[in-house]
This record gives sequence, C-alpha cells and structure tokens, in this order.
Amino acid sequence: MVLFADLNEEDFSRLHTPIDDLHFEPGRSLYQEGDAAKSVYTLRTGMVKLVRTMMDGRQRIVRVLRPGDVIGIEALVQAKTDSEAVALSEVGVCRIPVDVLNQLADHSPKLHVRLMQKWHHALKEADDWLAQLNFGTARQRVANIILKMRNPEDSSFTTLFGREDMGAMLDLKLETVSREVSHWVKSGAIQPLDKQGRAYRVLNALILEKA
Amino acid sequence: MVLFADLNEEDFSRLHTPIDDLHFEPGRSLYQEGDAAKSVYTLRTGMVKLVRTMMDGRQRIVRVLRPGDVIGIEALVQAKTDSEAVALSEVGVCRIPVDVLNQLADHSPKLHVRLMQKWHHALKEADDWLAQLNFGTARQRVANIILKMRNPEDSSFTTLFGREDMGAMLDLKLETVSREVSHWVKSGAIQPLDKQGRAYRVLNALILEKA
DNA sequence: CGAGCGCTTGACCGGCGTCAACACCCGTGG
DNA sequence: CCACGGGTGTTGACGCCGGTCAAGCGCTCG
Repeated sequence: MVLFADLNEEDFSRLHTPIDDLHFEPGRSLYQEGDAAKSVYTLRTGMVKLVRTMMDGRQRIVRVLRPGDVIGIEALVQAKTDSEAVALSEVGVCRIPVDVLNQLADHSPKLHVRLMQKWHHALKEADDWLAQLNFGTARQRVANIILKMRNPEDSSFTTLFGREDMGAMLDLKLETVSREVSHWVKSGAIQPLDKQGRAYRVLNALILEKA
Repeated sequence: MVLFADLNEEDFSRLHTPIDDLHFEPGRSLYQEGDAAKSVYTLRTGMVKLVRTMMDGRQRIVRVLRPGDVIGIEALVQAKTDSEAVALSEVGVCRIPVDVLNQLADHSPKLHVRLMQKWHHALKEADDWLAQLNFGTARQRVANIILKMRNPEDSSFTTLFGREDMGAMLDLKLETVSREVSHWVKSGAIQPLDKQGRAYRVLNALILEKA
C-alpha cells in the first residue's frame, strides 16, 4: 500500500481498526463537498476528479488523481472536505480512517515522511494544473491535457475524458474542446483509437509541446 | 514565530544553528525557480508571489503568500524549488534551514501538526486560486481578486497589484485588467484611495460577489 | 522641468462562446 | 433482430468578449 510501504510489523500490530477496500463505478462520488472528513483514501486503480461547485452552480474540476495518489488528504487536518471526489472510471480505493492514520503517525517517522511527500505531490500537481492547463489559448490547453494524460507506462497512448469534464478542467466550453481535439487529429498529432473520443495514440508529441 | 509557537525550551535548546531574519525590497527574489532548496521561510510582513516560467517564456503567478504563510515549503521534501519567489512589497521573512527543521520535527509531534496545517493551507490556497480566480469572465475574475485581496483586519480595504502582475494571476492582459477595474470603480463597487491604482475602498461587496 | 514608467482609454479584430443541426454509438423494447 | 430514442461528440454560423496595437495621461523621480 502506498502509504504503509515502510511500516514494520510492530506498527501494523496497532491496526485493529478495519481498513477496507472499496470499489466505485464511473460517476459515483466517494464523498461530497462539505462532508465530514473522517477517512483518507489511497487510489489503487482508475481515476478520480476533485470537483468544486461555485455559488452560482458552475462546477470546476480542480485536479485529477491517478493510481498512487491520496484522496481527501485534507481530512488529516480539517473536519470537512474541500471538494467532491467523483470516480471518472472504475475505481478501486483503500479507505483508512483518519484516527487510525494519526495514531500510526505518532509512532512512525517514516509514515510522516510519506505523508509529507503526498502533501507535496498534491501541491505540485495543483500548481502544475494551474500553470499548464489554465494558461494560454484553447489550442494550447487541449494540447497540454493530451500530453498530461498520457499513459505513464506507454507515453504514446493518451486517454481523455468527456468533453464537458475537459471543459471544466480547462475552463473551456465543450464545443471548443471538441473543435480543438479535432484540430489535433487533423493536424496529425494524435489518432483516435475508439469511436467515443476517449482513447488516442500520440503521433507527434513535439508539435503538441511547442504549440 | 508561526511554526515554532508550540515548541518548549527543550526543543529550542536543539537550535544552535542560526535562524535569521531577512528583509527584501519589492521586486527582489528570495530564490529562483530550480534553485537548490535548502531553506524554508516564514513570511512576517508583506506579500510574496510564486512565479513559474513556462518554456515559451511567459510567466504565471501561481499563488500569492501573505503574513503567516510558509514560503518554499517544498524544500522539506525536494532538493530543488518549484517556482521563483518574488517580493511584491517590502517583505520581512524568517529563514530556517531545512535540516534544522527536520531535526526539530523528529522530536516534536506538535511541529508535525503545524507543518501539516501549513501544507494543507498551501494546498487549499492553490485550489482556491484556481477555482475563484481562473474561472469565468474577466469581470468576475477581477471582482474575485478584489475580494480576495481585502485586508484581513478591515475588509473594507483592498490592495491590488501592478496590472501586469494581476494579468499573470488571472490569465488576462493588463489592458483588460485595467478596463475591468475601471468598470468596478464606475459602477460604484470600489473607490480608489491613491493615484497608482493599488489601494481601494470596497463600497459594495455584494455586487462583486454575485457578478 | 523633463523623461520614463505604469495606468487608462479607444478602435479594431480574432478567438471562443452561443445556439443549433446533425452524426454516431449504445441500450432498450418490440 | 431491428427500430427507436437518448446521450455524447462533431460541425457550422454568428456575435461578443477579450486580445492587440496605439495614443494619451499622470505620477514619480532625476
């Protein structure tokens, strides 16, 4: 498990509380914005979006989490969640009650280090998200999200999201997203692999980068 | 001091290494993007912007830090800085070497808690920044930054930045920023208090909020 | 007093939003 | 098995917001 990799048996012996594996289907919420934050989740498989709803009802996707990331880490510090967490695909998570985590952390410096790394990663992702995906023209933004969502194992494949979700990530309207994706297909940078507009092969990363 | 409020004398006795107060003038960098990250700073007075420079040379202001915030917290985890930190005004900071902080943290759970709170605050600010300041029309963005930059002690005063900086925060051109600020002045929401376009009195927060 | 910088304002244009029609995929039910 | 219907992606026409270019103003500082 992501967080507990360094723990020894003595540490684990403290765990009498249950830590359970959960499974969510696409579109399901792990928790709502403002819910009581009593657990932290580590993401094993699939992708999760963090959504904030503005007072005027518009929704903004603040970040997308991938396997290995921690979901709802703010529970460690705060009683309520800052955002809603929604499964973007079939999702497998591991739920850890906050008090268990705090209890373990009191006795394991290694876990502290892990946690700091997770905080850091989340913060860096947030800053990257802002700097890369919400800056410049629609064309550049779409190019950057194509690059960002490449498969970590094989960077010649990328999987996108529903056009409305992409719009909420990039601050664009879904029609604009669609047009710009089409543009990159026509220009030969990417090639569709399915008929739903989700899976693409990246043919020319260079022209995406310096767009 | 922000981070050490909970420490007792025994804790402090470990501090033989120097922790010095530093002072920066507006426009000066505390550190550059990519510098070796050997210190963490706590901000006592003034404001600091975190700037990222894209490969194409454009600059994006990722966050603005205010008194009580921690600058360069990523140094705790990572050898290099993620962004440049630039003083926006006269700035007073307290510089703490990373190894000193880590050493202290090994023996003080309270400091751990503090640090987690700081991580959390930074992350929340980053998400807020994205959700509030980089979403919607130019008019809404400017309205939101006016609200966000209000004086914490007296929310009827707000201090803005140079128009170019504001543009880099909101992803707008400086002319657009200037126009929208003018709009809010004309509409009676704010009233200029100086002739440089920095200090304003907030007359009608409501129409800014629901813009 | 003059030079320079930053803020403002105007005119024009292009990119993105809006509205709408259409294509395609898929699940449902006859 | 096929017909239908809804959801999602694509594409087009048009208008407006915000970017671009340029001029002018008012500080501030030398």
